[in-house]
Amino acid sequence: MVRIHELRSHADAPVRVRGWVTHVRSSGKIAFVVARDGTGTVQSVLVRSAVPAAAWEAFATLTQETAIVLSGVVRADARAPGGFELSLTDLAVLGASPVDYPVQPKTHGVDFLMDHRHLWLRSPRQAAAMRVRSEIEQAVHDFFYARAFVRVDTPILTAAIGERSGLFSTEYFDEGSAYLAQTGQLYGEAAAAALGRIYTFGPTFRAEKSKTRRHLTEFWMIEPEVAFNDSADNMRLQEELVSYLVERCLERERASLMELERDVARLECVAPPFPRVSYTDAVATLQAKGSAVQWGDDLGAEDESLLMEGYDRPVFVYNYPKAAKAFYMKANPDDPRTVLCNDCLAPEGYGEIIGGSQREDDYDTLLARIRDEGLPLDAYGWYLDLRRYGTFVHSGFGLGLERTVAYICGLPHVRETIAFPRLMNRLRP
RNA sequence: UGGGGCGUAGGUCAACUGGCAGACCGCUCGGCUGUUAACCGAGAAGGUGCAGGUUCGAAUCCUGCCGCCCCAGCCA
Repeated sequence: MVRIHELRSHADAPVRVRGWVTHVRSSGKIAFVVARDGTGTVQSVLVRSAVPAAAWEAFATLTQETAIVLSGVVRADARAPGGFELSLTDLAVLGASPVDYPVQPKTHGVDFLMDHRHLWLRSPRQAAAMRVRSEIEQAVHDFFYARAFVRVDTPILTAAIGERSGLFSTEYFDEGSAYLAQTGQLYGEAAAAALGRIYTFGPTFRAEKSKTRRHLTEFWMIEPEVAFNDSADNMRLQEELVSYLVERCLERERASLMELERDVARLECVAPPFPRVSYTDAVATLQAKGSAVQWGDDLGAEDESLLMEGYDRPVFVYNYPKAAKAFYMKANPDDPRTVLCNDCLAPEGYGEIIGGSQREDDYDTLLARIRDEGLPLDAYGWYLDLRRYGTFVHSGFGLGLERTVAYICGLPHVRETIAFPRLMNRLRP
């Protein structure tokens, strides 16, 4: 038994392949079966006079997505897609597929496809996106492993803590409400004090009613936290990571990127250093370009796109106004109106793929910030402890996996970057 | 939540100014020894999101509801 991507090394040898039918064509006494096994697709040629009668009869029953086993000889043939095909000596049905398979190799609407997501995944483009996602995930682990980071898994069920945006809640025994985590960062900071350099890799949840191409209610985030890194170190780590992820996909998933019709030239130029633009300079640039943005406003999607004009690689926008950012970000000693943080904006309209910052490490300053924001002090006691016992400069960031996959794949919407996306109006399949 | 758009056959879309609701894909049968989302011939089946209203007559106009898409806000 051979998998399709290995066929090339079995030229002129007899093999057996299992997979699913994608197309069938017949010209009377010669017939073609195109099948997929997850590693690739292969065309098989069935000549009536050269196969058992049972195989020819089995061909007549084949429909899209029938599971089959093909027996034949691998032949190089210029007429075959991919240059290789299978001259069949036998064919058998493993699992029949009724003729009403819904996802045809034709144009369908988004809603129809999402209703059939469990079947849509079998389509070449969807499978290619899943392969790229998997490669990115593996590359994340390899990147951090090579740098002696420790992976830490932070809780998914939490008490109210972290950012203020929408939370999913559930009853939790006698403890009142529990919330699905929307970040592991605060726990990551505790772990960084224990282990030095850590990262988290897990699902996060936002109950916001966001209906855009960049939002899911359940998404995966990679959150490194590094002891003794300042904001500049933090950005260097980010550009190394993003560049590595792009490089790995170009190196090992180029075929999938081609399937997705990604313009790889837009990826090949991604390398450190990424341009760095301060928030204050960004506002000035935007105003010069005609934006109505005022110093102190957060940058909207339109502003981000305007700012990214002319850049071929991701860009850092750093040191945003304190009021626009979270309480835990460290005040900028050179400009107290701002905090030491950065967003990493991807080109081509993909927007923010990373948000990061240096964390406030001064106990009194952090306490004051928690009070200023009106946050419940008792919930943050343990977090403040990190500043009481051996406080340390540290920084980290959150990389949005789906946004990164969308950017690298060139997909129009993050819903195609995860097998079963969760959106406001999409809980099944 | 706000702004814009759209709901017609299993799918993708047509239908003029309100006047007999159609095409293609798919499906069934037949043909073809090199097809590439095959081609050729024949055939069957099937629809105006829901509820009202206007009208001799509504897919088309009006009101309400439901659903979806895009953009914005929030953020990864």
